[in-house]
Amino acid sequence: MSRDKLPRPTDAELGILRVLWERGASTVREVHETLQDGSGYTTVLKTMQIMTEKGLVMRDESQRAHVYTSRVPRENTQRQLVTDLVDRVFGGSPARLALQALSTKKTSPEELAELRQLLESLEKEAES
Amino acid sequence: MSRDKLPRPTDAELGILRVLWERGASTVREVHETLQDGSGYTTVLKTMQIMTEKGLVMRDESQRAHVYTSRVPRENTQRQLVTDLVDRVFGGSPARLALQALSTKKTSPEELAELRQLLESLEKEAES
DNA sequence: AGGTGTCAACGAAGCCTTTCGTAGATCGAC
DNA sequence: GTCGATCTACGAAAGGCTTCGTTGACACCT
Repeated sequence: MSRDKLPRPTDAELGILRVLWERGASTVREVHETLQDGSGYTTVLKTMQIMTEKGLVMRDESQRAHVYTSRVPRENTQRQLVTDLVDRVFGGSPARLALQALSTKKTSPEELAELRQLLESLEKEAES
Repeated sequence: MSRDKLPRPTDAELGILRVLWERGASTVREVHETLQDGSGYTTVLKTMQIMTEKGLVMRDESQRAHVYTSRVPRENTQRQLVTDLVDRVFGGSPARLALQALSTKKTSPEELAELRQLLESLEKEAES
């Protein structure tokens, strides 16, 4: 059961995961208030219940207001979605995606430095 | 009507778009044969009909076997999906996505060179 | 104890995607 | 012209996502 591969989170699920990643363990009320989209309380509740069934989140029922925690680390989900997009749209080439991403918007000097660092380590690897 | 923003293509639609980008104008039969997923002929047909209604593809009905062409350039769709993912999962930072993408898989020397070139032009820009 | 507010649970509805069976049109071969 | 193959069109079904109304449980306050 726990070996099942997790499904790609839907849009609404991703919104909720982002809140849980940001705030840590939270109640439905807290998530609902943080999400400033127009969705109603019961909608968020229902979605989080479904996410529990799917194994995307964990629920602590010891309090009256159940406390939810993400079971999928942010990094994993990011990796999953990126490789998914790479396969489906960029012919399996992560570099193509990177090029596309970088040419769309502005990037801070700090991030540029990080990129340079990664790029150079990749280049060093390629020489071997 | 033609000014409407195009919706995000679904998974099945993306598969078909990839074939059209690759082969150029194609009939349903050709698309169906190129796609080596298990989907049936009528399934592909129906999806392409829906895509026509949505404005994702164009149809030339002058032949008995209608000829379909993509109306959305590959680049546009890639850009759309990338900015979408950046906003929904990477807090609006394209560089974060790029870093994630590059650290997942191998990248060819040619692509590395391209990346370096882009990176350097971005760095030059940042100095101004 | 009674009233008020908060919460989870349930179920249903609406919509979209994906799938395919069937029917009708068209073409080429015989 | 008829037969068989190919193609589009139509409609419907199944499943998933998202939404929310309603209900019943529980807790706190007076």
